[in-house]
Amino acid sequence: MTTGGTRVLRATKQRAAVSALLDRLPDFRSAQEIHEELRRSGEGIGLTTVYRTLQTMADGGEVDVLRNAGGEAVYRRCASDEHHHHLVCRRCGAAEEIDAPAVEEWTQRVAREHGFTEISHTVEIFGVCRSCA
Amino acid sequence: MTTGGTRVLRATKQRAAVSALLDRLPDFRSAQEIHEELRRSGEGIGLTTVYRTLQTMADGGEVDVLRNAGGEAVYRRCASDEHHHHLVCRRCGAAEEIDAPAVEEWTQRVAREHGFTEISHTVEIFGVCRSCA
DNA sequence: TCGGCCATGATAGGCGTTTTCAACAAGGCG
DNA sequence: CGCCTTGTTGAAAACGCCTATCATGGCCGA
Repeated sequence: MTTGGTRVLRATKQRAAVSALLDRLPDFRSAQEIHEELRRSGEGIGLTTVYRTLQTMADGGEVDVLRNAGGEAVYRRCASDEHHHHLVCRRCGAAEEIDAPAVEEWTQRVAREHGFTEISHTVEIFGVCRSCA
Repeated sequence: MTTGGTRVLRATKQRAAVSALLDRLPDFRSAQEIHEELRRSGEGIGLTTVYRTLQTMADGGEVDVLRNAGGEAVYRRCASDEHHHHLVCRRCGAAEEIDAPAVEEWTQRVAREHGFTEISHTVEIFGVCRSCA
């Protein structure tokens, strides 16, 4: 049988650079912005690798992904490992993590009442943050 | 000064066809699916026009738009003119309209508490409907 | 140190969507 | 009713985000 264990990820300069940048950024950013930022600061990294790394991190729950108004995927490292939602600035991407147990229960209940299973949900709040206003 | 009034839309066979199809469809569908469906039923209509028509309708609030897991825009004519949310089947796109005054209040309060203005939000529940399960 | 094997990244491709622009048709007017 | 203006159409091309390809390179266990 196959081990099925967690795939071993090799430690590379590129992954470290993406991870370090994410630690520094408080905002949701697109793969392209992250790539650009890394190149600007002198990191030798390809766009493909940025996409791949972010996707791997997202799959592993290390970063949160959501889609901006244009349908583009944006990424952010969140402090909380728990399930949570975001209050996101439409201008700068700054985000606050939001806990809403009541909303969680509500989604479960509504879905069950309608006979839906395998439930997931998206709850994001967008606005303009104090410093952008 | 310019009138700035609502732009007059010309009544065309194509727009009527899209509108009529939307009235018949209970599910969220992509522009491409809608185009395919119209062609199948013999309507002479171009993909460009379908995209344009759906976008115009969406801008005018005549149809609801959301993005499926792949980031693709899907459209649906909703019964309610009021603000509402959706419980959407991941498999077939079937959707129920959901009213949640408590969630509305919650989003407003959370955003205000964090100093955010011009608030909007997305709240959608996804699952697998009874007939797809 | 050596070698297997995963990671990298330039390039090309896929896919949804928008733009372009010439031909067309809705609808006001004479 | 037919002309004329002007919005509409749609095939084709462009666009933007993202993924697949594959030869090269570097991590890491032996």
